[in-house]
Amino acid sequence: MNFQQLRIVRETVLRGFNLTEVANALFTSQPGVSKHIKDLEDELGVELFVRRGKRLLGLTEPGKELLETVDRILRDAQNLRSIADQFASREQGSLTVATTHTQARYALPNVIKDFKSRYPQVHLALHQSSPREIAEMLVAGEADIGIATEGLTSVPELITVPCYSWHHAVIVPLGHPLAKLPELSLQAIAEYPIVTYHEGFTGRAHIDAAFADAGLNVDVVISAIDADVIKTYVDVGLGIGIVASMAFNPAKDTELVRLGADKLFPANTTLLAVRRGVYLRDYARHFIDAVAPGSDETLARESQATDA
Amino acid sequence: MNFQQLRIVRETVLRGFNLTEVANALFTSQPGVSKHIKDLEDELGVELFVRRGKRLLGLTEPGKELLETVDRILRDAQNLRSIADQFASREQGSLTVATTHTQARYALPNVIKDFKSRYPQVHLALHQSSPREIAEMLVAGEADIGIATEGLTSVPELITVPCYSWHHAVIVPLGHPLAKLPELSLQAIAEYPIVTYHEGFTGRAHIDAAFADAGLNVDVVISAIDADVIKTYVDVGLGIGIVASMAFNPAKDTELVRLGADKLFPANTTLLAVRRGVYLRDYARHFIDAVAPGSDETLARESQATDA
DNA sequence: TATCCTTACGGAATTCGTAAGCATG
DNA sequence: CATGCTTACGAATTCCGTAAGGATA
Repeated sequence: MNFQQLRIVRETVLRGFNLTEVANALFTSQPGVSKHIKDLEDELGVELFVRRGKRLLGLTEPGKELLETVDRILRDAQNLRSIADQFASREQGSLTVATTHTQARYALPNVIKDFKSRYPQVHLALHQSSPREIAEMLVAGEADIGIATEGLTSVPELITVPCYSWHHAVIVPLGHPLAKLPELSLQAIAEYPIVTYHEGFTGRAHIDAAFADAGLNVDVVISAIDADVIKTYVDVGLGIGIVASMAFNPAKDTELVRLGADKLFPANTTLLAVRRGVYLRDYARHFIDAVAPGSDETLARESQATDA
Repeated sequence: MNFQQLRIVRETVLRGFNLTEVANALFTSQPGVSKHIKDLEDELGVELFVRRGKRLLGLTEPGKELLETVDRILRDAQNLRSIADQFASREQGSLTVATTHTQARYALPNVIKDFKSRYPQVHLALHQSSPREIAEMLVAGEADIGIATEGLTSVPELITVPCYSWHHAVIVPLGHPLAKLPELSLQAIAEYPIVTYHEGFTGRAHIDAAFADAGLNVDVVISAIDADVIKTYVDVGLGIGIVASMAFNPAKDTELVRLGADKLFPANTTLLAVRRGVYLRDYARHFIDAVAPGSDETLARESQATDA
């Protein structure tokens, strides 16, 4: 048994059981891949893959069982390298953060600025993606840290910690009738066409839930991924906007008015996630601590459980 | 990085940093061991071992950090083999149970008899040891299952589940004055010299605690490892015995009388332990279920945490 | 001086890549 | 007949063991 064999097994599953692709992905020859699989199967005494003739179709039962452990071994091997790097050069390396528009644009700039000056040697990469893609990147090991409000808690491979809570706000053009009301209500909002986030983004589920609970039907005329798009369409008069309140900048959004809606929609909690069982370097922990203070012990405790 | 290098690192720590011994233990040459360590250190870019001149003295800080992960990788590699064996031949293999005299003699015979007839192909080995040795065997991977009343909960590498509860009983020779009392008391017992278990065995701590709580000093004239020795000395009149109540067999111990002492000494709970993170084969799970019914979900849940 | 580690080197074993052959859709 | 896997074989690499040399208690 050797690491190359295990890498090949993992890659074979990842690439849909096409050994030619596996060989390319691992920069080796296809016959070599074939032989490694055969050797490992011989050594373990069980077939890992279901075959029809010469084609591989999927994992056998033992293959499925074994895969989890294979994954963990390879992840741990990577952890060894990370730990060593950590000691070899504590302040050098790279950190990939995957996050959504909202966080990247409104919550993270300060953190990132501080981090850059504290760790000038660390190559920090910020990937803007959808919550689903963020989760996928974390699981695949393509990102170290994920930050989003949605879609992270349902993935068992991830550990999440809360960063901060925030509310939605309603934004309307200057002089809009809603701005003149003594107190905003869901009923009043529901009278107007609404411009807000797409499903699965930035607390949209909470918005829908609030209206549904109140028995109101709303007309969402535009569902966007980010607040900049929303603000643009509110500005041109397509409807009123519901955005994360930190997306409104009084100094810049001079054509719009923000109306607080803390009591109308439930609070949202932005989460930070890392993959279970991956080693976090010092600077990654510091980044996390800057975004989600006091989460260290949670991560230390839970990351023990390295299984998916 | 390869498995042999990791094995060598682990063995080096285990053998007290003597590479010659390591080479012997792994059936290879000492220069090969030396080179493997050097190669791994070069690849990782950190020194794993503290050296004075050419001698190895211990682990460096990075070495300590890395060791945990190295251990887990090697344990997982072993798990791969176990899982494969499991599928290759579900009802064949071996199972090593480490336990104390009391359990081996009085609690386990029926379980073992059933197991043997259910899994004739499994080579079952029973190791009688002290609680401390049982824990060591489990941690070192020399035993699959440990069963004892003491000394298992304090080892973080082990997961324990309760098997059953029992009480101590007092045993006296036929016609002994204690047997004539309407009700037994600690005060009455303390009048006589006592023959019981050694410290760290079979609930001795509970016995001491009961007397201490009652403010009584007792004269333990013999402290033995097992009840057979205790019964022998009670029989020859050296004192009265305090043993696990299941160690008294009315049919065979005809020269002795058992006096219930359920209310005098706190109950004892015999525990079953396995090492965290090791894969348990079907028949091992069945054995555990026979000894500690309903413990399956505890094991399944906790064995996720593979770290020490 | 005995123990223990490192370096050096030749041979064995493993791994790898190319080429050719066969099965599948 | 194009894609995909296996077998075969020579080359390259890695791994291992012996021998020799240097350091430490």
